[in-house]
Amino acid sequence: MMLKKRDIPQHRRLYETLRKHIVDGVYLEGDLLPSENELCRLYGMTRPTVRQSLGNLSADGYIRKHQGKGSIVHYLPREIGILSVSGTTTAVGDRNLKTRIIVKPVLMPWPGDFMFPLNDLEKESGCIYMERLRLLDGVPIFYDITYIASINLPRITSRQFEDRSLFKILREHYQIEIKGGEQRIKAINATPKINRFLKMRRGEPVLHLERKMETSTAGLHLYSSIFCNTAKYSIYGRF
Amino acid sequence: MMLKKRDIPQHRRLYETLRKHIVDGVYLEGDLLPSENELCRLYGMTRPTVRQSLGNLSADGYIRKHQGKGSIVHYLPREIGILSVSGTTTAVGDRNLKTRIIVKPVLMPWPGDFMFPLNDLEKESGCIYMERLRLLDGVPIFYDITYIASINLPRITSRQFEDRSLFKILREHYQIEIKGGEQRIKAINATPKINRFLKMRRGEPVLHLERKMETSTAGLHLYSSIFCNTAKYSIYGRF
DNA sequence: TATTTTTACTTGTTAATACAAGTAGAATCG
DNA sequence: CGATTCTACTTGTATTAACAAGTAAAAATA
Repeated sequence: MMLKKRDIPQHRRLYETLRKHIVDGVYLEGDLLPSENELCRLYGMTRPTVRQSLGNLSADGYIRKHQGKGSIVHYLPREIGILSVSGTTTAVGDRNLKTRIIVKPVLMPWPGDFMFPLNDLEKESGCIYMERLRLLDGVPIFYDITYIASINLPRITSRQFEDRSLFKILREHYQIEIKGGEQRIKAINATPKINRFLKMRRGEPVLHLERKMETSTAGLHLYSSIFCNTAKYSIYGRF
Repeated sequence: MMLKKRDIPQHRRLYETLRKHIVDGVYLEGDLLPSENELCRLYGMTRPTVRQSLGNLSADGYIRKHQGKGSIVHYLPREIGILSVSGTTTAVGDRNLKTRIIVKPVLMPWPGDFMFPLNDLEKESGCIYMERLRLLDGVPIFYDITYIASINLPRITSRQFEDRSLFKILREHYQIEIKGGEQRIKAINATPKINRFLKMRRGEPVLHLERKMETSTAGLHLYSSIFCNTAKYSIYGRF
């Protein structure tokens, strides 16, 4: 049997369709999704396929399933949801979020005492370094230092990062998707350098995140050290 | 066909078995798990059932699947993994973690300006309030204020909470499981009260988490406000 | 009328089957 | 010997089938 649209699996397409309907408000929070059998009829697939879509939606927090009742829409991270899954830009929307480049992407050796252990390939390749400042409604909120292993990323140091997400560039130009990762979170006192960028007073508390992100390209990781002014906004997450 | 062990699904039992083997070190990080067909033979189930177990392990970060290669063990949160999925006790192990009750569970009305919106049933029911202090290797790390709606939890205020996790009590005595939740994270300056409990100096930064947890019982939520001394340990999480 | 039972849904579990697609090493060919 | 092709694995996708278990409202009963 042939596939309908350039080899994107059916369960994936249904997932994207339903997810889009949820974030666009076609289905509101608390709404009951069409039943599995109804979705089968609507989209012309069998129940295991539909169930895979719904299972993924459930795992990603978009719906809650209840045996005997149905699948209920459970989408809430709309308030000030930042840093939940992949990039910061996607979560808060491009509306109020501006990015200012402090240090343009530059190829350099890895720092001596790096926050995560590196594999041999990463060590050899050298690292692409950049610093960015994210402003929410004109107020600096994130000061972001990013490290990427320089593996198969031609011309990346010459690309424009203004007004676009790093994740978008990786996806569109290099077909690289963020698949997950790990992070360490702690509260620290702002250093003078952080104070300058985040416009905070001396001694004010700052949230510090150290993240390692895995991509669809095996062995390629993104690392970032993020300093966050949480005086006005909180970091929001689901688990 | 009969079920083998008190109605726990096969895919769930295989999940628990493999998960235990991974955290116990039977399979080490980087190891290749037995192939799906091999697991079918070993545990006497069919491939869709085995695949459901592996899919859940993958979603929970214990393995990574690679088409054409196999399932590779990817368990790392062993360093100081706290607050990753459900409870704090499970993640770090009961070894070094001691719990001290500051305020024993007591029934009281909800605070006036609560950190999360409450539904009508929760408002009516009143709230069970408790304060705990968690010590890691004798050093106070978490100061934890917990709120639970008083819905179908007989005798909970008279239970012993020393040396056991709240989650364990809910699971064993009330068959309530934590299924997920949301949280807000920010960095604050320690208040005198927090300083006293966490033994910190004035002006030191503290991590503040506000969490809402969903349970297997519809409408029953756990809320907690956690203050964390991250000077020595970081909060670790996967996404 | 109030309670209980039935019924018609819903999702959950499991099986048996088939083929597609990616991987890695063995076998073959130049 | 080196590069290519083949082959035997692996996981990914999808169908069809059947029954279990939970839910809620309709129907029957007291």
